[in-house]
Amino acid sequence: MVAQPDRREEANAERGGVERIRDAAIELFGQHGVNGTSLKAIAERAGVSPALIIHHYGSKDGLRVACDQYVADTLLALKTDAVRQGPRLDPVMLTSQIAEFRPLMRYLAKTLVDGSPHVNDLIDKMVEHAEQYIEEGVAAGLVKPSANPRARVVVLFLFAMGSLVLHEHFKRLLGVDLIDGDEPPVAYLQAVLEIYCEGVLTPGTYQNVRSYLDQLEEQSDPKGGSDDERD
Amino acid sequence: MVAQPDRREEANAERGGVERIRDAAIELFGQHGVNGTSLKAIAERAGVSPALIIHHYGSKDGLRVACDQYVADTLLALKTDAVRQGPRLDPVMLTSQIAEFRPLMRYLAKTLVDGSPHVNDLIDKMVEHAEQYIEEGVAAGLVKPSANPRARVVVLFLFAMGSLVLHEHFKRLLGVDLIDGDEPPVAYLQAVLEIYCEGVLTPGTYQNVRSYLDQLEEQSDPKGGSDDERD
DNA sequence: CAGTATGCTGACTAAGCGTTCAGTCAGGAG
DNA sequence: CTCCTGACTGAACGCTTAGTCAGCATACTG
Repeated sequence: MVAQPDRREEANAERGGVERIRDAAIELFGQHGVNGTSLKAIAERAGVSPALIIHHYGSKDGLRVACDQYVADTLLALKTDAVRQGPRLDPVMLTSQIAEFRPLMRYLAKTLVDGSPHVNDLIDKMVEHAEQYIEEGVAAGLVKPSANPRARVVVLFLFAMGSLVLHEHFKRLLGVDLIDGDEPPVAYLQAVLEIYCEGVLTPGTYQNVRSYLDQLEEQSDPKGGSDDERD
Repeated sequence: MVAQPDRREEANAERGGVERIRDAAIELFGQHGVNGTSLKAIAERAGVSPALIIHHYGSKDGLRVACDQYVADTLLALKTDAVRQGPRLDPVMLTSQIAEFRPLMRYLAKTLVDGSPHVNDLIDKMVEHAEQYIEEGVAAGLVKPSANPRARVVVLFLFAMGSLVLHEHFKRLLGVDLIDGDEPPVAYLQAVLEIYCEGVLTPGTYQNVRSYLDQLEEQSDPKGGSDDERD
């Protein structure tokens, strides 16, 4: 019913109602999306009244912005720490291993799709980190150089984020859980490693598709109805 | 204001109100998500009354299911056709090139995240197709063999789908538009091609990460796939 | 022509939403 | 003690939502 007056026993875990509300929101937003979560549900999970949420955050959108900001700040700090630890195959996977940050990853995965300015900033900064990080890898001889480093970093990074966003499908199709799994998603990691190390296409195919792409680049003409006439 | 009695003049473009409603729904669902779209908005776009939607589809969820079904059927038929046309780097990109199917791709990208049974079936079938398709590629010497073909196909396919889902970020970070672009997303395709042909990591790194992965696999059950068995 | 089904609508309802507000309560300051 | 402040609540508000219903208009059928 009402918030228990004796909240000191849980005070060590989460202090004020403000943060408890934010944590509840992150969890529910990450599960059902912002639009699919009502203030009432958040209030119930946080053990407060809906009015208190407005009291603290002004509006539902204010709460969402606060969540964005918090998630962005926290993950960015975590990422900065992770960089110091040394080379890693896929930083995203690393962070998802840490149970404490799973709600944040779920929130990020949901928010990535409907776009928030703060999360976009977070993504931009993460890509920037990755760019620098990969560059160091190239210099150290761990990573092959690329004809277009920026594009490759963006693709690699968004591949990883896309995997996170589609983690439910990985669970269904491959039986690995990229966010909630208690053990590392071995099958996923092995496949990614194989792709990133050995490649997928044979040299012959490379020439084939490469020439097609060069042809595309040449006719960078937006006009021309080449809808289905060219295969 | 009211629906014009003379609807024969538009009948060739879109016939009945039933399909006009479905098309409007697919477009709006794809833009703002199912939860973020009201029946009123769909009705307005279709030029009908909200009551008619209920009349035809029973409920909002009924409409959503009908949209799922339609998108799944249409894209599956398209994909089956595409397979006949011959080898392709990334079938998803092909379909997104065709302007007529862009709303369907947008719908798919949105629905992929919040999960619908019909769309899941669609994905499963697409993966099945891809598995077979890649296998033929291996037999023809176009694609390198894999230690775990199933896992590699799932990863490759979901990488492509993830790119579609995160197309807004590709637009922001790389300036290429995977869904709405009038010209092929050259930078994206080149980067993907480079990754899939040449790989990313150097052989030395491969040994390094590989041993780490083997170590991971030892910790869990070395029985075939990586099932979730213990927390 | 009457009868009847069907596409379709405006007016309506109940429920749920985010938000407002008056006011309670605990605790610190004077 | 009184006064004030800030966390907090229950009840209400205005609005939007999905969904209902009686009935109109048109089109086919006999």
